[in-house]
Amino acid sequence: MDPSGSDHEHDISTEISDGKRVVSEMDFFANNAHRSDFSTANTVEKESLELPETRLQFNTGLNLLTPHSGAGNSSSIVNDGPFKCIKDHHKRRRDELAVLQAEVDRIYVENQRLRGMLNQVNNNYNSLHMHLVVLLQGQNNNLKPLVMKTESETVNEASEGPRKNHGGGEAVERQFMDPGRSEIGDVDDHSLPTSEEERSLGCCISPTNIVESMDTQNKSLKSSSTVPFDLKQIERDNRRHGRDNEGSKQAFVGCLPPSKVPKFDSSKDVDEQKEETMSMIRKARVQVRARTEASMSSDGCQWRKYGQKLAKGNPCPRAYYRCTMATGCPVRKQVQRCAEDRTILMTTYEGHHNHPLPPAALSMASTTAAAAAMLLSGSTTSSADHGIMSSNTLARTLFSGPSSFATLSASAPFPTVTLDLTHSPSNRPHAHHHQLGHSPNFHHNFTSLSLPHAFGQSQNGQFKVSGLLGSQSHPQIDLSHQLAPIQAQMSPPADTVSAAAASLTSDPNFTAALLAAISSVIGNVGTANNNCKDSPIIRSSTSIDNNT
DNA sequence: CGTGTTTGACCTGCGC
DNA sequence: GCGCAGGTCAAACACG
Repeated sequence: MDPSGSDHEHDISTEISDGKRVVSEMDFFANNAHRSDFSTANTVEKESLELPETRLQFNTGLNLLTPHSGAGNSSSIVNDGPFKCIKDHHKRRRDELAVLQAEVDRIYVENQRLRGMLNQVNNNYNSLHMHLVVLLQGQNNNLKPLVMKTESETVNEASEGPRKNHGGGEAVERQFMDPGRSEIGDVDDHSLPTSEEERSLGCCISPTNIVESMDTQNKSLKSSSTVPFDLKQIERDNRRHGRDNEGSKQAFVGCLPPSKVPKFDSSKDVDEQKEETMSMIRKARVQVRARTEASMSSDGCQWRKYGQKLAKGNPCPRAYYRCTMATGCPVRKQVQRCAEDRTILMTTYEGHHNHPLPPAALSMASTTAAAAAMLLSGSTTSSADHGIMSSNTLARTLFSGPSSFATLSASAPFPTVTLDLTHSPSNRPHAHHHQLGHSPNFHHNFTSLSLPHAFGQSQNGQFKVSGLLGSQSHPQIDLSHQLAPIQAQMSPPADTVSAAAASLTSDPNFTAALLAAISSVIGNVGTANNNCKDSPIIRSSTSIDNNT
């Protein structure tokens, strides 16, 4: 054996090339040999690199080869795989984003296109509406002499309305001649009324119709033994009021004093409940508060003063008036100035007329029962849409006024609608009355409300809209917020109120109640807008308070 | 003279 | 039962 270890080692090292010496290379000088004879090592490595199996074992010690990877590209797979995955993922995301972006762009374009269409439709509608308003104004101007007609002539016209008027008279006839048709439940929910239909519909759901249709039930009830009120009292009062015909009796039933009005009782049958409701409805009142210098507002009816009293708590006397347009008409009204603000005239209407009315007074007359019916039932068969639609124009007119405040109250003793039409003196359009030939002393706000639309007066945009809605079972609901959009969109004034009204409240019955009541109270305004021949029936009162 | 208003008396309901 | 307040009546009055 070679005594020199180096030799031995060398020998061993020389055996590397044979495959058996590799181990000996790792001996003492192994590192040096690697460092000093890098070429040798490289050679060895080169040789080993030429062997795929050896290389695999050497390079990684990890089995990174996938079954799908060939030996030739195994290196690239091991080094670039994760990055490419991320890259692909990002690319996919980019593609998706691009698709989404394209979709958004497409939707945006579509939206713009639809918006344009909507604007066009709105513009068309507005132009058509303005055209209609212009036409109506033109007709109003042609018919202005009607303003100077007498009340009796007006009544005659109302009576002949179906032949002479454009629907308003028809509505009158319907209301008074065919109550059976006009039950609110008969109204077709799905038909959108045209202008004529709108009036008729308004008439159909009018309280007078409710009352008269239920008067039929009164007759049958009277013939039965279940009459829930004191017939003796009725007879006595009947004699007292000089009413002797059946119609008067019917009418008088509605004038039962509060104590005779039956209370609601769940144990009573439906007919009785209806009867009781009717009594309440007929007894319902409408109070109109208006800032006026006249002693009495002109409402289209003829009144005779039958008494005057000093009511407690108010230094201003209360005057009592009775409708004299027909014998035995049960309608009364009280006129009194507000104690707090004597410029405010409070007019309270009660009962319903038993005779045809001039259009100017038609809606006013029907207010009482309408309001009460809405208030008391809260579940009338008329839909909210009816109220809104039938009151559409009327509500527009009301809400376009400088200030309006409507309150429905079913508090005892009578359901009462209080319509506050007072507004600041600075907004009072005095000139309108002179222009129309009215008495200079007549400053009823009905006319100020009606004039801008009916006669094309410009509006200054200083509108305030507010409203309260409530009843016995429903606390007052402040509609100010809901009505605010109306105020904001008053130009043009016509199209916004109905839309806003449609979204007034989640309780459609009360929306309808409000609109019906308001429209009834100022129905002459709405009639003026809708029916040109009937429109200008606005005249000064025949009764001037000497105290003022 | 007819129509509408005034006004004191009367009736009625309600609260005490 | 009494008093009060709201509502109504009807005679007297005013007016055109």
